[in-house]
Amino acid sequence: MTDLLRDDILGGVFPPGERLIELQLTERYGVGRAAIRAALVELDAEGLVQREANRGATVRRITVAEAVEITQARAALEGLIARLAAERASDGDRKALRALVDEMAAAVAGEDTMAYSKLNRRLHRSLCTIARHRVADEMVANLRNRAAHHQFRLALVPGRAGESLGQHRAIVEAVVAGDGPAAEAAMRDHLASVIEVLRHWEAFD
Amino acid sequence: MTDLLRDDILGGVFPPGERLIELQLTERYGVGRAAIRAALVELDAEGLVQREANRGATVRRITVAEAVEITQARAALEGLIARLAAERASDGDRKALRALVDEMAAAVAGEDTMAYSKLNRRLHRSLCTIARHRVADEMVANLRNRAAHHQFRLALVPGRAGESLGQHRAIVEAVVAGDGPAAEAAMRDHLASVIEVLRHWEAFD
DNA sequence: GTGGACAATAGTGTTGACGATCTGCCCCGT
DNA sequence: ACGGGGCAGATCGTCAACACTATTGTCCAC
Repeated sequence: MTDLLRDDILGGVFPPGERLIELQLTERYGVGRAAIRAALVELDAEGLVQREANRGATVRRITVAEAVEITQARAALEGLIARLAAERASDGDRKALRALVDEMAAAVAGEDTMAYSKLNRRLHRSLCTIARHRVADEMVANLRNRAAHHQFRLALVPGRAGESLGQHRAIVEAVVAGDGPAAEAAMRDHLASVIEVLRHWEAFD
Repeated sequence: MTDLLRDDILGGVFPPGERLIELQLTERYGVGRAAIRAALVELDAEGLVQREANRGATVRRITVAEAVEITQARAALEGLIARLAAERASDGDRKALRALVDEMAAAVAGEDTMAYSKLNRRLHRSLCTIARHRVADEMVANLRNRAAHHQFRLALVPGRAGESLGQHRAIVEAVVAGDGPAAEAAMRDHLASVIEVLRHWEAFD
């Protein structure tokens, strides 16, 4: 149940700020109110929804300032992940990572931002898997979810994919080379540039 | 409700592995099962309890390997926090931090491990407050809770407090000097040494 | 003595109803 | 016209009862 609701929130079915009324959700998903409540409590703990006593739950609105914080935390954790990935990647992993970057380059060349965005996510997730660090992996996945909307906007910035591609290539090269510290630095650089763009928006909304 | 149960788990009322039976908890806290269930769902999301379908909840057991992972994640996030704290500390903050280190030194001199452990926690929490980074703050607090038992064991290692004191002093000095990178490095060193001790245990249990 | 079916038990999962609380609106007095 | 009190609707929080599942212990055949 929780997964369904989470996917619908992330998929934009329930936009930020939308009220999540238990009774309505019971109809939509065909389950009892107890199940809905449990899901809401869980998603509240995840930071995806906000619950106020006797006032119900809403889809959490993430301000740009908060997205910056989230990305900073991601930089710290994904830096660790990149370092570990560099230390622990198998030959198969290396090959797969290189193939992914090539695909990304193709997406940039074809100006297919949608495909690039998907590959982007896949690369970050691959690194999480390779690093075999459950705790950081879970936390990063959560952080990514929380900032999902802003991340989406980011992909639409013209020229962004090209810039991002170079950074991703740097990360993968360091991981493939087995250079932990370099991988960590590259990952931090990458997310610092994401923060740069976010900060640029902060002035507007 | 959730807070009560969490405190009892952290306080050792319910040791790791203990079954948390809903009906018993309703008696203990004098609330309905619904409230207990909500609390269990929340603590499950926090990683403090484990729930299996139709089999109930237990206090989560944290292996030493997991404690290492948790501490690694803390190193990454508290590194960020230390850096921000160095950049954002006010004069009052600096004074308070120095006073805290002095108190810690006194506790070490007086071989009062209990007091030292408390001051230790207070120092880390102070840095979290000074850094004004909600996202990282929350995550670190959660990570600390999850590894609380191991953290407690750590304090009892003979000579540990002395070693730890020097590291804490280095952190505070960097923060007071406003040197972000140095603060981050010092914090990472500190937690790396914690990991060292944990790894040493890993062989035994 | 051992393995398998079966009943008893403990505990969770679900449902429906009821009371508490908040929100928006209308009415009324000024 | 305007502001405060109170009413009604909507929604959450809680509770008790029932249904379901997993586990444990027992009995019997072999």
